[in-house]
Amino acid sequence: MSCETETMAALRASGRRITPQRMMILTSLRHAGHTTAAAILQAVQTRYPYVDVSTVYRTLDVLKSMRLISETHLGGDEATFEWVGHEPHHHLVCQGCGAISEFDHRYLTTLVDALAHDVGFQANVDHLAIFGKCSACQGRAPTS
Amino acid sequence: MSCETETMAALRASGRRITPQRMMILTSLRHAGHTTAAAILQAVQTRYPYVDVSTVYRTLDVLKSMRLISETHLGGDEATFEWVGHEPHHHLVCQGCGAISEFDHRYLTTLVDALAHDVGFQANVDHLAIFGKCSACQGRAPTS
DNA sequence: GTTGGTGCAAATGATTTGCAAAAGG
DNA sequence: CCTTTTGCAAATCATTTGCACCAAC
Repeated sequence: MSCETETMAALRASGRRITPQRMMILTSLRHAGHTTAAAILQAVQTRYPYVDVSTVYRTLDVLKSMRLISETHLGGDEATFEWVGHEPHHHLVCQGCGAISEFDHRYLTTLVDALAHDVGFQANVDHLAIFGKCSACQGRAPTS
Repeated sequence: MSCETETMAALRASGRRITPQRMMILTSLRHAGHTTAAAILQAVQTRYPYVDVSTVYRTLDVLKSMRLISETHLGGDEATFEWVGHEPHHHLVCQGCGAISEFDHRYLTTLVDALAHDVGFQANVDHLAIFGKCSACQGRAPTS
């Protein structure tokens, strides 16, 4: 609940308005680990059937521009969104079974530092997706 | 020219056929660093106006399944394709100016090894895209 | 000749947008 | 009230697919 309050304050501070739709989308985002626009729509429609996809996308845009959520394309056609927690973490996408696991940000510090030092690039790895094979799928045939 | 010959042999070996369209798409891919389906279409249509987008996509699928090219989604809506060279390399996408630069694979070995060792995940980083800000854009305002 | 490949046109599916009505502050 | 937000419907835009014809081998 406290985070919802914070978000409301942030919304109002940037001249935006607090609407029930936004609250529901917000709650849906906080509740799910990573979601898609369609899933959010469905979740919200459970209690308020009139919300439209466009509202979901527009709200996601707002939250994105406020850096409260992150958007990632995990290979498929639909984007996945996730509430930005305090500890950034990243995704491992298995190309064999489609499973999505997470790994800690500390795995990337070496890379990020090296890029900053050598190339002067400030990597924004809020959410990195790395594709490959999980331990269970490594024996199997590739993309056959 | 030698690579084209190799590719032709590989095509034939997998029971596929060599067509002028495929040759032109192939040449276009070898010529450009990283391209999009639309760019390939346009390039090929310069000399053979009848090719269709669907042919381009179908050929890209074939080449992808033969692991001769890689497909990456660099944030935008259209995918970028690239001929798979001997030395894998990766992309830095600047969220400020949209510039795309490359960085060497060796920056990732630490990460890949750590993931394999700790999580048992076999990372397939043929082509990784990392977003952030290039040195020129770091002073500027974020996503305003 | 077979079989795989092509062009065309139409379908798909996620995301976006124009607009008038409704609601927030 | 004034401005932002919403729902609806229609528009985009990349990518995919069905199908009849054509071309490799």
